[in-house]
Amino acid sequence: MTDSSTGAGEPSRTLALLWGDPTLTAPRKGPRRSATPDQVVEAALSLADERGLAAVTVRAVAERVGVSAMSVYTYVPGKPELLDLMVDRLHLAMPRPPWRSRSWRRRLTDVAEANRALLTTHAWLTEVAALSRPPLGPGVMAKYEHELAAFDGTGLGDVETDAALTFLLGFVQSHCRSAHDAARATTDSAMSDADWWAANQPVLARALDPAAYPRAVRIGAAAGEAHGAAWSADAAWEFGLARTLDGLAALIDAAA
Amino acid sequence: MTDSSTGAGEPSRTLALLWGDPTLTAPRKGPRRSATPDQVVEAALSLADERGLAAVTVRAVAERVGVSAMSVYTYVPGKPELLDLMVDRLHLAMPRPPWRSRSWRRRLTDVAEANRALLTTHAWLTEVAALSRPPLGPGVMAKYEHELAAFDGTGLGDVETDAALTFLLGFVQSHCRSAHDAARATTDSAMSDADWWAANQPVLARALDPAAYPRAVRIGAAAGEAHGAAWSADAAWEFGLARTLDGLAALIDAAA
DNA sequence: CTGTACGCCGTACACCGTACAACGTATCGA
DNA sequence: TCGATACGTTGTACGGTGTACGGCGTACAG
Repeated sequence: MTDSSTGAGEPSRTLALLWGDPTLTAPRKGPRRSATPDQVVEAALSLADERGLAAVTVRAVAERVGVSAMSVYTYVPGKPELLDLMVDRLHLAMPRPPWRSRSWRRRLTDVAEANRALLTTHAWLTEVAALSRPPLGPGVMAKYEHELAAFDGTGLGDVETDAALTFLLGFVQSHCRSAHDAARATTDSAMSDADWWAANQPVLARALDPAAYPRAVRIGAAAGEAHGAAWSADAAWEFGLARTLDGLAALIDAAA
Repeated sequence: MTDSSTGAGEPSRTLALLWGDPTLTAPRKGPRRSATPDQVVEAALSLADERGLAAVTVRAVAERVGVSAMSVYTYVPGKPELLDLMVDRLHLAMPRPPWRSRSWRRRLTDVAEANRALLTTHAWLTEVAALSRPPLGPGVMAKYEHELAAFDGTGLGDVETDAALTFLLGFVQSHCRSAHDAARATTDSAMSDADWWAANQPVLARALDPAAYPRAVRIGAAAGEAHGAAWSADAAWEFGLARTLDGLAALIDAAA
């Protein structure tokens, strides 16, 4: 539990890092720096993508950059701040194609799918708290601006637009987190879905009593059969996105 | 990273614990047990509720139970399994009032609010992966069954019902996670929302450029002003739940 | 009564984030 | 030109985590 991520001395060195404060690149006194904050963030990102968030340790990042563990702290205030920088950098790299004159539903679908692609490529993102209080960096800002623009012409007010976007992104985040968890469960248990059910069949036979849980047993089986697995990411995505957009449609159509 | 949570020797001792396998209470050979698995789970739960998930360490749980750290492992296979037991126990304690003949919308609202209450009282639940691959214990099963019953009479098929429930719970989980994150951000930074903005005003003034991010700056300010904070949990809840139910209405009305 | 299976626990290991102090280096003020 | 000084780098160390291992004593089975 690392408390007080942003100290009190000088308020939020993280913000300075995020926005590339010029005082950071100004000539300093001591010996030449052997790396840059960017390299540290890049190393951490590649580690997270290749081996998961748990592999992002200060020591591992340091080794990848080619400095000692403690030197990392001269580039980045601490680990929580490093995570913030990673998140913002990823958001900065997202594509932001101009919104053509398509329907709002098409545009919001694009928003959702872009976010799904991000959270699929970098699944560890679902493990860091990035939704409610994201780092206010250039990447997050640019993404926010771009996604808000997708609501142009919907007739929604400012407050409603913000709430609608949060709602949409909440669905994407929630879905991708589930997908990530499911993938990890089968991955690092080295046990397939079917194997698990087979191995635990004796215990489960008594537990999953159709008399006690009629709907649960029947529906659980039906869902598993329909998707070929206990949980299908694609099916859940199709369903959830359609529902989410339908829900917003009720609001947007009323506004128009 | 604790791998292989459920070993290969005897498949899933966790399931036996979840379902109170009688072989567990049968008289054993050695000395009297000085505690029970239930007491361990209870201690862990109280710890999590009082001081957060990070305070749930094996050593802390052991101390609360009154045994040594390593003795905990004679009651519970390991920490991931302990978390599973905690989750199931909480779900078992949820109220399951019979569904009267109210509208489906009213029933689903009850489902959502019951889950919100759970995730608010035990906010740490949003930090454990409990949605996609929950522990198949009696609590989770009973909750699943009860919530599925809320869909009786909607005309939805089995697969659709399961997807709809997952969708609804996904919203609740996502919302409560954001609320939890937001609360933590202001809590353990010992810095109020306003203080933070004031302290970082100089940097933010240049960063939040209305020319670069016209919508973001305007809408961010509007949302903050409307709710008296950067993010209002209650407002987001009202909005999101209405949207979620509207989205399901499009499906359910079509089925009827 | 004895063998043995089992509960309990102290110690130890590998790993984490990071505080601290020593040391070398490059710039600035004189 | 020459300290003084500020800064980068690093090794060591501390307190924390989950848990493997082995010694010890207990209580039941024969």
